[in-house]
Amino acid sequence: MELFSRSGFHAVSLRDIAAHAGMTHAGLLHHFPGKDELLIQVLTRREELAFTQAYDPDDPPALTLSKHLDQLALNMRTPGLVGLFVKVSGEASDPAHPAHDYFVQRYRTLRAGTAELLRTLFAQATPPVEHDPDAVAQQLIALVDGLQTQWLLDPDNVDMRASVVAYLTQLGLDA
Amino acid sequence: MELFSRSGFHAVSLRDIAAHAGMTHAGLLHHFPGKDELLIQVLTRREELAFTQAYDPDDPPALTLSKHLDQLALNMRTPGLVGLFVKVSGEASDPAHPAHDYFVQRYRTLRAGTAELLRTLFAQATPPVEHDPDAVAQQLIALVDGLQTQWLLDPDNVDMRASVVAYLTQLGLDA
DNA sequence: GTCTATACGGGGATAGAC
DNA sequence: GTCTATCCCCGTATAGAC
Repeated sequence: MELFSRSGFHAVSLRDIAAHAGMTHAGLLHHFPGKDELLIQVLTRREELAFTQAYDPDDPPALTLSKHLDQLALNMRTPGLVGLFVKVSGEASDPAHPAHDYFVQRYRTLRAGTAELLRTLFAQATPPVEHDPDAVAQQLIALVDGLQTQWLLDPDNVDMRASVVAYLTQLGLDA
Repeated sequence: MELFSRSGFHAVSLRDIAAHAGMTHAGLLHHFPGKDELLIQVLTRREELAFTQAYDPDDPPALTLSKHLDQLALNMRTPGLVGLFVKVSGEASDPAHPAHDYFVQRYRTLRAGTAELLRTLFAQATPPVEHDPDAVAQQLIALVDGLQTQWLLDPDNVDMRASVVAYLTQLGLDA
């Protein structure tokens, strides 16, 4: 995770990673079938960590939203990892890519969870928001992903949190 | 362009490309200093083509907007190329990447042009739209980029054009 | 100016010894 | 479970033919 985050996927060799773990690259490949699979496991692990830290089913919906916004700010500490997700989710669009199924599933789950959260928030807002939670969920996730791309390239000219809050306000939610 | 679009940047070798052009890889490298630079020139070329086809300074702003929406639909014919842009814009977040400056400049130009278009459209709308054109431009571009990521992974569950139109309608523009 | 031939270092992956 | 040795392909650089 450390090396991929710092330098990206292709810039790091299995020999680098193995050396940091005190092995040769062949030894590393005993534990992982290939570099791609190693990457997927790193990404999966990372997302599980972030999720279990941020999500608590006992939280009220408004707090969950606020925690997700904080997570956005936190991500800005690790541009390497953010870039890795952006890059790999692009690569993974190829159905033959080893991470393809993982990412397809990831976005479906993400959309469903976000839509569920929005449904509650829309109903609780005063006045209630009339938009379709599923459509907004897709837009919201797209907005965050796209902002990350722009922010990675030009950090000083992009304020991800502010832009997302503006979008939510525009919908009629106070974030 | 064809090969990069089909398989992505790293999956294609200079030897592949050269073979398709009826040369050896060394011959190819006579015309391009390296693989990275070849990629940049392909991307630049592609964007110039799309731009000069779609943009006419004599068009009224509403037509320009509509043409851009059509371009979105057109992009859905070449998922490889869309994926390439997504992928490379992620890679290029590294300041050492050969396409870094190109992409930073691309997004600045894109934001400025979009903001300008939105400024006019906002003023002409009935009633006039009160949002900040610069902020909306950033959101709009992010939305399109993010939708592309989701669409690449799961084409059947993402309608890029509809989502963008919904966003514009939300703002108070009829697209 | 255009290209081929060739070589170098490094990458991911595999086979088999310990 | 980890190693060494090896394989083949990659991007790149150079020398030289036409």
